[in-house]
Amino acid sequence: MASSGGSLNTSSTTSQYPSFSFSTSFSDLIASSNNNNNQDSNWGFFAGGVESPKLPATPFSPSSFLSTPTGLNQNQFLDSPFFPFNSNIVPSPTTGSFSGLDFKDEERKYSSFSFQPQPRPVSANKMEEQVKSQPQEWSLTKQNDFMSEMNKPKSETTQSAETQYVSDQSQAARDGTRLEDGYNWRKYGQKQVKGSENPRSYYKCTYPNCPTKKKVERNLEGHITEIVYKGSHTHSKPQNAKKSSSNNYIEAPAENNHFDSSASFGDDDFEQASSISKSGDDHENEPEAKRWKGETESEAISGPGSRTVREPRIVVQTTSDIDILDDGYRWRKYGQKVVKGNPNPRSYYKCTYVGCPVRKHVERASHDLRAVITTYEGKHNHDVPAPRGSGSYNISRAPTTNNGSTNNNYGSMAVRPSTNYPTNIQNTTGLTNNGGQQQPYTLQMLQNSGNYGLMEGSYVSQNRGKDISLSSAKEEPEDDLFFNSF
DNA sequence: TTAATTTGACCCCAT
DNA sequence: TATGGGGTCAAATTA
Repeated sequence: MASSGGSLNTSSTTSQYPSFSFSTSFSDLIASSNNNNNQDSNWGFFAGGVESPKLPATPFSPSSFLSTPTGLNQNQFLDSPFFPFNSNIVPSPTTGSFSGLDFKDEERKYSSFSFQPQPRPVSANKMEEQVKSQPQEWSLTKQNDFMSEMNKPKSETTQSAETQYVSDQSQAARDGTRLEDGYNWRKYGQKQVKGSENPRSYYKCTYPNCPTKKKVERNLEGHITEIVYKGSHTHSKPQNAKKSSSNNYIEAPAENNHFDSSASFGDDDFEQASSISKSGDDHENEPEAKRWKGETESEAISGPGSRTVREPRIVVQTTSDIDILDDGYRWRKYGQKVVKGNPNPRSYYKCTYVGCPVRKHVERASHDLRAVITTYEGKHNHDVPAPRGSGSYNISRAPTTNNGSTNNNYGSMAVRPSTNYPTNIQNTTGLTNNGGQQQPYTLQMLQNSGNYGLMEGSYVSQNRGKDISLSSAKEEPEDDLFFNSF
């Protein structure tokens, strides 16, 4: 179903692949992230739509903002394929250096988010090459697509409400064989999904035994409107993938794939989580359709009805199964910092409900400026609070369930091209409201299980952000410590 | 001739 | 239990 400004895409597939709208400008985000006094959570990037060229106008300089994270030297950081070389956040062209923030606290507190550095010398060119060739598991298009999108006239980018995003796809992308993510894909199906006039194409990675799939939705003009990835590649990226052919792949041990990319969020991060999960589980052999389509993790691990401790496993599932819409909860911002692998600041929030342990952090994906990554930790032990007014707090939630498709706690991500509508819609994903059936999750469990709620689109309305951001920080000493560590 | 794509039918899960 | 719909298969078609 069409979504107009301020409403979510509520097509029949919304519950699985919700669409999001963006609200505030990216400059707002940057302003917010660059000013701790601004407690707002002005997530959302494109005021007035994608065409807004505000992005390059980031008010901070790389030298004052970025740092080389602990455990990641500058070269490694520069080598990160997700380093936003084509944003304004760039290292010095002569030194490539960044001044420092301290990441020790971050790493200590969120150790599971650590990244494997890549001890290789790197040049800016190489870095760019890597970014261009890096599998973009968690992004729909690459930044160059995005930038070209940004430069488009508004008339091109804000078309129908049905098509929230029109990407400037290359011809290679349009032919479907190589959608600019560096991998080779074979189309194995196409469907017209209900509620959308856009056909959806199904692709499989052509590498032998690679379980990775993706589905691509295009509008009537052939422009990609949505890409959803599933699974993680068990191989390295083909070096010269011009046409779908397994011959183009460079044989490499699958495990190398977890480490041959430097600090990054996105697929590498999830693959690392996946590598953990592999040791204790063998779910990669289970039918893919289940995980793709919505098998709950608890069912996958322990069988239907079981809600025992979940084993982490490889699930680089995107979007589907996740209660990805706005979570409706109230959050207090308690920190913000830049973490390695992503020069974009990560805001940290805590659920304001008394005794609720849930936290989340939100960051803009470094490799896809349109994507916002929200990571949840913990489960709410309370119901969704009543909305504060119906205006900007317009919650469009997927039905919260205590079971089934929305109860996935493993890595998931909504990956979708940016939407064009200035809207106040808040989009969240991750843990679902589990009502009173919360299990005693520990942070470690959640992290190990890849309990990432990922999303795209803007996040956290400005109003709500203001509501929650100034609440007492004394309630949470550790929050203070964490916050002070910034 | 071969490989990739298309497309209708079927399977299976969620409701 | 029935039904709808998304995902997949596989034969036909196309490049």
